[in-house]
Amino acid sequence: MEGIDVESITVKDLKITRRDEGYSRGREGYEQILHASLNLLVDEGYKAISFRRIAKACDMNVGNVTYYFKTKEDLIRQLLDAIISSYEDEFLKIMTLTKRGPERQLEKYVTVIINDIATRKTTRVFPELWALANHDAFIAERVQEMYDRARVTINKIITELNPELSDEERETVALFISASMEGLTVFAGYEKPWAGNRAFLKNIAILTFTNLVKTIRSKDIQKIRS
Amino acid sequence: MEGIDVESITVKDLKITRRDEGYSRGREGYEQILHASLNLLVDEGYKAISFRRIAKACDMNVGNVTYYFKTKEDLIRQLLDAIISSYEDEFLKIMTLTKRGPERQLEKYVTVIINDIATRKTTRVFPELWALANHDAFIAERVQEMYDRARVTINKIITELNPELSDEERETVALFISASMEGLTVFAGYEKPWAGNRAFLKNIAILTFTNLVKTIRSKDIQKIRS
DNA sequence: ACCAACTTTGGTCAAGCGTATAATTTTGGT
DNA sequence: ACCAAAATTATACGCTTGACCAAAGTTGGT
Repeated sequence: MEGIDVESITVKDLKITRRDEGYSRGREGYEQILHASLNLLVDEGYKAISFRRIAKACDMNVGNVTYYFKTKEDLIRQLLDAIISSYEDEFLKIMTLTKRGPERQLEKYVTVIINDIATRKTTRVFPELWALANHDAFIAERVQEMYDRARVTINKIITELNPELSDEERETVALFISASMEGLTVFAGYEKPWAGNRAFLKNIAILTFTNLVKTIRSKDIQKIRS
Repeated sequence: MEGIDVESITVKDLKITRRDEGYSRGREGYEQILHASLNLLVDEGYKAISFRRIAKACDMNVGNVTYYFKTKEDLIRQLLDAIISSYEDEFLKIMTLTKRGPERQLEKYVTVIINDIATRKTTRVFPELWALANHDAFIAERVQEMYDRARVTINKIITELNPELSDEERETVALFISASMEGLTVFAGYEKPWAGNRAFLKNIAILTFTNLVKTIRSKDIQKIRS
């Protein structure tokens, strides 16, 4: 069963990059805080994140949390950046290790995303990201960057399957596919009502997107509707 | 130009149903509070909603706000219920007034949703709904109910275009279509990076979903992938 | 005009919030 | 073992929050 390598993959929780200076204990505390913050975000949502609750979860003092993160904005941004980075990393790793022709790669893309939105972390974190991005330009930019990177793979696949599309047309098709998959999070994510239909949804997605990418023409995209 | 009736429609902000008892002044205050809350939600996000900020926006005393809404949970739930009800109302109105064959109705559905996610209100409110639904069972149920109702129309269209599908298969296809459209909110909503490509996305969506609904067979959905 | 029901005021309360700071303890290279 | 740098503690400040309540004002049917 070849699906195993894909089926079993889950995204690493956080990608933390910093801390050249300091002792190793400092690194531990720093990471402990970010992980506790992630847990709060996943378990109870953004509003549950406070210095005091983080400190309690880490069994440390409030002041120690502010020693690592001077302001709450600082903490939130570093947290979300670490979350997003981990998605970028894991996604890049998964999508590059296979070379089986564009159509199989599209199948794999759909499979990876469907499996990922099924996780508790992704189901809980992404809506928070979307909501926060609406009111924080910094986060909005970081989220956009993540999706830009995620679409690189889709764009390559489309180029191979349908070379005649212009850059803008191809990128719009890629966005449509990506947005469709993201939309499933709310309905078929972790403990969501349609979670039991993910296998069906995967089949529908693969069929739909394969067909879309292979058959769409520029005139279909450009058409002006009366 | 037949599109006008669709193009110009925006969803009414709130559907408020209550207040048989009391004076008319009370009704005013009640509605004033909900509208102020909605504005805060849209402008600054969920975290900006507090009794004091609402009171200030309504030019009334804090205690007066808690006179109408005993707890914040009470306020939030009534607010979101009023928001969701307005979407249900407007959507039902729009989708029932046309009888032009299933394919044209599918086009219209896509057009309505694309126009709706372009609004500031929808772009801002829906991610908040999705995030809140993750941590509040009451809201989750209400959101689900809204989408259940929205899919009734899609299900009818699919039944006409593709009668051979089973109930579950048809409903899963309807969900896929609905989820895809919702996903576009994050990318092509109000002031989002792909807002300028909504016309393209609309064409892609119409083409894709029409093709999907007309050509998909039970075996495609049921297929077990190796 | 009355008056009970409804609405509004203005204040209090404890709890939690982000932030700051001085004192203390721990770390790890020398 | 020393000691400067790093990490941690304990505490405090000012502010906002949800909630509660008694008193005063307003409404509108009788």
